[in-house]
Amino acid sequence: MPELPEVEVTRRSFAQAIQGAQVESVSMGKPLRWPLGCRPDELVGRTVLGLRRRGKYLLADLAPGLLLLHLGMSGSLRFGRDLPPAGVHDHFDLVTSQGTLRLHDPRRFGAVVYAQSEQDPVAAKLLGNLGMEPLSDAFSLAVFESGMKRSRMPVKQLLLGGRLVVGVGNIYASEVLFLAGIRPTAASSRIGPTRVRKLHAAIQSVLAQAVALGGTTLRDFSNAEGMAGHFQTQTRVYGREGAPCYICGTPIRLLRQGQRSTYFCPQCQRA
DNA sequence: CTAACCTCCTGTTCGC
DNA sequence: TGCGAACAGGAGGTTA
Repeated sequence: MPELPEVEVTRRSFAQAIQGAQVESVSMGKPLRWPLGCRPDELVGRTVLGLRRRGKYLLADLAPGLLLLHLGMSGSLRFGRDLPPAGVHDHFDLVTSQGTLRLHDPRRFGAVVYAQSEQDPVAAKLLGNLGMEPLSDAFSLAVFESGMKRSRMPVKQLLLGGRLVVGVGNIYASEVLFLAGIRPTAASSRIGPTRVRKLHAAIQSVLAQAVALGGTTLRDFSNAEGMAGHFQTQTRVYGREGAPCYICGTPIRLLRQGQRSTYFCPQCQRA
């Protein structure tokens, strides 16, 4: 479920509230994707210094140490003082002096991993190959252009891979390619400079707009206060197979790339 | 090195 | 309506 906008919306919804909190206890439900990497009680007494995001990872800086949180396909976080008792899909509770941070994740593709720092091999393996942050000044057009030139992958696969730019998941990949007028199956290296620039711009504008709308709630995504997002009402192609393109009226098509669905307009995306 | 495929797990939707 | 099959937003690991 969560792509970059959803993770960022989640981060913003409780970053202030958790800052400075002391960990009082930790409880865990069923196993997640990876083991925590330390005994839960080792976290007790540490202070939460702040909450950052890198790609689709949330990084909770502790004193000392670091928690990496990933929401996988179906994860969501809640933060509050009066959460209900943990349910069958609640797998991690970080109880602090300022509220409880809870990971809810039915499919359990998510993870909470402890590392001593970002240089810790555990963290470096997860964060080391991540590409540019699309919503930061570090999202260089020149680097993006040269990365596109170097890859012969279908452009949608390159975007999903996260090695060039992070945070563009399956929904937003279809959306940005539509805005840029690029066929998702096009080889990255063969896309012209004008469209590459349009793609670079579309990635920034679509993700920024999605953050502003509170993310996309297709099933049950919500921020840490339980609020749903609204970007799903703005999708131009995603989930619209057979429906008319908003620009030209041609029916939107669905295809499979790497066993994931891709939506596009065969008329507007010819390159 | 790159790229295609596999896998983890559960809830929902689809087709007969 | 019932039931199994197919599918779902991520992404690291394995294999070629």
